[in-house]
Amino acid sequence: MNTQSVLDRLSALADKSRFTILQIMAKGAIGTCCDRIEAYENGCCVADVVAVTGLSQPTVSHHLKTLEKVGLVRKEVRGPWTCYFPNPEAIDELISTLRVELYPSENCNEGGCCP
Amino acid sequence: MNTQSVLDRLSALADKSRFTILQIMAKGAIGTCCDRIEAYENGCCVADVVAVTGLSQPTVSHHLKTLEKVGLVRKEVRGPWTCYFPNPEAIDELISTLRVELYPSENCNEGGCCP
DNA sequence: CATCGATATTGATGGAGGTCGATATGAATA
DNA sequence: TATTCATATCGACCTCCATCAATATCGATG
Repeated sequence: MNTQSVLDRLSALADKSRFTILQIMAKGAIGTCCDRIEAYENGCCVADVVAVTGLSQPTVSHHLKTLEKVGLVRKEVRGPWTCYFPNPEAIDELISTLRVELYPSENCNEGGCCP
Repeated sequence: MNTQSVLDRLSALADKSRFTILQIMAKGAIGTCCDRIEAYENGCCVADVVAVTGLSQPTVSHHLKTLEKVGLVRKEVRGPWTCYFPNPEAIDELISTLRVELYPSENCNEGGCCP
């Protein structure tokens, strides 16, 4: 992942509403009103998120679009509903990059062995 | 970590300037102007960050304060300089929490075994 | 095609925060 | 104590974005 993608993904996660959406998706804590999502899919439709969060429908659509744009969720139209599903690979990628970019490396040059 | 702490840490990371600061700290890429930081410490003083990023000194102080407030860096006054050091534990904590909170769990109730 | 439910888009608003110049604070030294 | 260097704080500006009401779009169904 390039730095900009990491920043975009972090920004997407740093919002309370969007973080909550991903949390309830991950927990499968939504009894979806859409009859085309199986429980094991961990998915939800827009109305589900509206019900759980209390946010307005436009706001929820906006957040889901943001999450999709950065790859944290996947979008799929099923009949009259637009269904959203978590994307675990995006979390993995982000975590890996954070480790590589931000984890302090032992500085091997303490003794001045390298130029 | 509670949710708010996670959000605070994510917000701190989601800014380009602050992410860059942590990156260069982690890489030990700063030849610090402060003579009281050893290379293996991965630390830097405010003026170092100003030189590398081109940001104003007040802005850099502000960002470092933000990073310290959320635990991502540690602050230490050494003589006339204020030195900052990365805190790897904070990265670990964040990553662990992200995994627990956002990684989709297999929904065990597909067969309806649980009420 | 007309209608209806579900979602997306538009436009407007308010608040949060990144940035800088000016200034204050603080530590070391003469 | 006076001075100097390094950093912190203050005040202001400006941009970005979360949010909502209103409206448009879209899929299904009659």
